[in-house]
Amino acid sequence: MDAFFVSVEQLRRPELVGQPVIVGGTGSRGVVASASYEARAHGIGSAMPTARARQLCPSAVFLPGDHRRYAEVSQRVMKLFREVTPLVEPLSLDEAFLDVTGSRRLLGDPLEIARSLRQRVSDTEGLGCSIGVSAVKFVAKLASDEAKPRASLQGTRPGAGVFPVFPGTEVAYLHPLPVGRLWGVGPATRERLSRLGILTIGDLAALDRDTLTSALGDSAGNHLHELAWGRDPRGVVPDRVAKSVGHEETFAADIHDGDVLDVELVRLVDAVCSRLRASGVSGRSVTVKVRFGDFRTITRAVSLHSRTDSGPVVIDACRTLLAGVDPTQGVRLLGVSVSQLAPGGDRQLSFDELGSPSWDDANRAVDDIRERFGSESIGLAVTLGRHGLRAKRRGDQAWGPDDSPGT
DNA sequence: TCTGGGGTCCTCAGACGA
DNA sequence: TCTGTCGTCTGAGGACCC
Repeated sequence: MDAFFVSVEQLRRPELVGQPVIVGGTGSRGVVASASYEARAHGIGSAMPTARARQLCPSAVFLPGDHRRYAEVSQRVMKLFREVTPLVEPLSLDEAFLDVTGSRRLLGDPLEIARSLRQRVSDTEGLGCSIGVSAVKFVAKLASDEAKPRASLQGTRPGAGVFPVFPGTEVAYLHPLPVGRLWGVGPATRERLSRLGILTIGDLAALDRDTLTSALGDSAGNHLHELAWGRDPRGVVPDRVAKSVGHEETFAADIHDGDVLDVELVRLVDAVCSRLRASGVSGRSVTVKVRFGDFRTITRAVSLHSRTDSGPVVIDACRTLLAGVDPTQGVRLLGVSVSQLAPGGDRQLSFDELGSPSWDDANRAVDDIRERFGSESIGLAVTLGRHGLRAKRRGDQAWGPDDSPGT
């Protein structure tokens, strides 16, 4: 989807069409999640600190974003995709891979399917999307970027909408591109490759495989070498199962007080466990992440004896992990995640849980009340006063904290 | 410029058991 | 009993993606 979050906002507020619009964290620690092409012409891009974006384009309209709304629209768009093929692999709210091999007899060749799907998304949702067509998964992804509109201060040039890379032409398409366009080559790998004189995908393809693996490790080296020759055996995988569930939050001001940090911890765990139960899974590994004021980041993890989706069990584990962390130097971010997930029904109860008043019953009651009356209707008493009763939900603070006090 | 949040995957080191 | 080796597991951290 093209500038997805911004486009959804522009549907609600048509007066914003043609304006530089930025969706993201509006506080001083926020970042840009999505920028209109008019804003991109000023050099603004996603993940850029909002403060920097304000400097580059003070006249832009800054919006806090509405993650729930974007998720709803995304679901409807994915439904349109599934009308074309059941083999849809969502990559994020606004991107997906579609395997249309089985749809060709009914709907035409992949190019025709792409064009009609693009029209369908536009007619039904009023949103623009760009589609890359290729027999190779990651080439289709690169080609979709090619199909997108281009921003400049002279105006936005519409994209082709659909960009095909026909079978047999993948290598010719790939080799002139900068190596950073390859999936898996970020700033760190690009820097390492540039020290070897590798600037384009073609340079990388020409490099001896052993040299590459000794520079990047066996896994990454072999993988990137294959990609550089247009070989990507990965298929489209619908219904991917999550491997971890977590929440993390950057605070508007660093926290120096252990008691205050503990309240935040309880709130995050409550949210994570609530999501685990909603998804019907439980996990065995608990990880706490702490980022200090100087941006130094540590993680501490522990494996439990049995899987759990229970807040008190996860809180205990987190408190043990945090016991060795000194918050007085200032904590900027706190995160909690649970991994080693499996469907929740068959977990074993620990001795601590056996015979005690059932936390399962209490959890279920809390979940039911939130389901019926909303996420702010009930919560843990310890979080009262700082955040009300609210259990953090996915997207509550998607792109950085507000600057309001007490958060 | 001063760096979010939700994830996945990989590497490396240390512990541990056979 | 001690030592070395190997495979596996776990934890920490880094890189990457949107």
